[in-house]
Amino acid sequence: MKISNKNYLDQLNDRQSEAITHLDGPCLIVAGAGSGKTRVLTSRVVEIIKKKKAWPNQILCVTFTNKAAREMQNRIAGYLDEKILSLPWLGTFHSVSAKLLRRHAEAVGLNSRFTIIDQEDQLRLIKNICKAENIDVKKISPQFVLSFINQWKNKGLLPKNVVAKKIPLEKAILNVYKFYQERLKILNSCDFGDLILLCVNMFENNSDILDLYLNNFKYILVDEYQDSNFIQSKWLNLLAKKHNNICCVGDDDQSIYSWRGAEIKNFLDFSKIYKDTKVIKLEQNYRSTQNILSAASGLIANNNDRLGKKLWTDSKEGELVKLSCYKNGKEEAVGISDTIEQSLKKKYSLNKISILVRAIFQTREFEERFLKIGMGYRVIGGTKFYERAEVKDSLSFLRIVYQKNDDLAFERIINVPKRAIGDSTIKQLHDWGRKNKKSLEDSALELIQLNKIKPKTKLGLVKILNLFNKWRSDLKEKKHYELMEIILDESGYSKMLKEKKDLESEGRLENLKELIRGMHDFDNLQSFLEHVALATSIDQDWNGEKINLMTMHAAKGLEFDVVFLPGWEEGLFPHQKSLEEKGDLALEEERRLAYVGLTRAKKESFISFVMSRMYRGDWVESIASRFIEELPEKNVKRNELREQNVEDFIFNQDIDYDQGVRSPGWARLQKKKLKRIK
DNA sequence: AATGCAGCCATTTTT
DNA sequence: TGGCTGCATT
Repeated sequence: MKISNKNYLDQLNDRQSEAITHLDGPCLIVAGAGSGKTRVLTSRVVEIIKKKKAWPNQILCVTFTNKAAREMQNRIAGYLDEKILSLPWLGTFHSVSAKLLRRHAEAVGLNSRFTIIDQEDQLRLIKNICKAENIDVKKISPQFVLSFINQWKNKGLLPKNVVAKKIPLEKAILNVYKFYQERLKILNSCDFGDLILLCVNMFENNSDILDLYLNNFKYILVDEYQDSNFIQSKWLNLLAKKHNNICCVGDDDQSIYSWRGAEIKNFLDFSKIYKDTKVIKLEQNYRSTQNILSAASGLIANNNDRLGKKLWTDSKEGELVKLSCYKNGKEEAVGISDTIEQSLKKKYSLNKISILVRAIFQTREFEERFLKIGMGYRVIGGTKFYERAEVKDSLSFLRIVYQKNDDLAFERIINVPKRAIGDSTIKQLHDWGRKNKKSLEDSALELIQLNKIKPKTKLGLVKILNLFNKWRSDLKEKKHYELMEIILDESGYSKMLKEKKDLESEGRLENLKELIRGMHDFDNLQSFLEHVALATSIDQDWNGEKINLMTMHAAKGLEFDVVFLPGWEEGLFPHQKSLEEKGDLALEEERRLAYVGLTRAKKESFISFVMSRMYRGDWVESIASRFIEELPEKNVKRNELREQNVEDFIFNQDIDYDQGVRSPGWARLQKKKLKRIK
């Protein structure tokens, strides 16, 4: 959608116009699903620039996802009709923070070439620490430690700020956290949480740096504010202090990331923190039909904890929301694919049809079905391109070449392909590095010098270390994508894959070609590595007629003509595990997720559930999700209840939700689990 | 050090 | 169900 230069302010409704008129001072925009939120946000930016209230580089514009950032960038450029124009400070919290940190890395004890590590690397680092500290990973799982560390970081707590409870467990975890942070510094690396946290610390401890940006950022705009966590809001508050021109957009009903530390409180308390906040509610929905909107509104009305909006629409009633019950997951996939084949295909482009699931593993059944009948599909999310083993391996070579303290990269590829460097040697390096506060590469060099490595291993090690140095000098003369080819060749990595000669290895080689192709889009190694670290997924190809498969989380911000919502069963949706962890709070979040899913649909939506589902190799009997009963009856059409008595079986069971009893099958699964633990 | 097998565990969502 | 870890063998 491109709106021409002249009338970008036209066609705005009164509320939207108000949001664009009121540029100065704090402003909170409560924007319901499909109410033109992005439109308003981007128009605001254009207004600021057109009215010469600030230069493009004086506007800070933060989003939650890369996708959203890109979208905004494109729209703004479109409105201004200047393709060259870009906002240097438009990006995700993480990318903007990374940019700030690289400029002032020394202020936080890093070198500006620092590596940004992902969750996998985080976990490896924690595992290494546990090993070194003789922590029994069966008692304290690294996963568990990681979740603590990330939560602490979301709350802005470095080890010294954590007040450990008396529970020994928490003390032990805190201890790991301390080592973890220490080690990160030595590795010249930081994790996602650090990007924000270190930025805040930098501002707090260096008023000169803060002043620089306080003066520069005249206007601040924030998208999806309901998803921000404590430290992110602190980050914003610091930067907004001087000009006080901060505008946050969000929707409390679409807050679905509390498990990642998002605090809806930030959004609800905005007016308390900023005096004289202008609050604007966008309640007209431009996306969905009357029926879909009413169904979604009826559902979300079951939540207590909300600001309360009344979404309305001018559009037609449209089709009823269709509800189906299937025998099992396979039947569900067949039923849905049949529906698409028999009727929807004629009316809609496959690109505009989407299947939204609660958990990513649910896509499998659909993939199998679509492969069988030869229907095109794409999975959005799931294992991402940059997370594939071969891609991560290749990137690790680049990382260690670029930043020699990157132990995690070092460890990943030091023995790939095999170079006679086994576990015991790596342990030797670790121990040395830990004792002397050195990186693995430096440790290796020192140990070789001291002749403490076995001859055969030494041979392999020296060879690869020399290669590292050779590649480092190559980097000075050659393009980064040329270097990648050289590395894959000289390291023997390509050869290793070629010799395997199976279908999988062929695919891997293809992926590496794709990787090199992708590298051409970047000016240098630094910007490529930054992209890889923060973007994680390569741009989806939206070419070709394909059905979209993704989780409801991944669908936030998207819209489709037709949306299928399978798997509405107790235990799966709402998900048992989330309810176990947080009870009613989680239930409300699950309900918001349902709301997000349903409001993605413009024209038609199909909800379904099954009577039994294959889960972890077991058949579990299920009952319909409580959310189904919460849908207003007048907006729903029940069809295809394929077996007799299904209705009685599914709907009329007396369930005491408070007791935690859900689907009988899921309860049994739970029992089985408990038995095994005993 | 490399390979192969058996048993174990988990699966919600992601910048 | 399948991916991963740890252990035993070569």
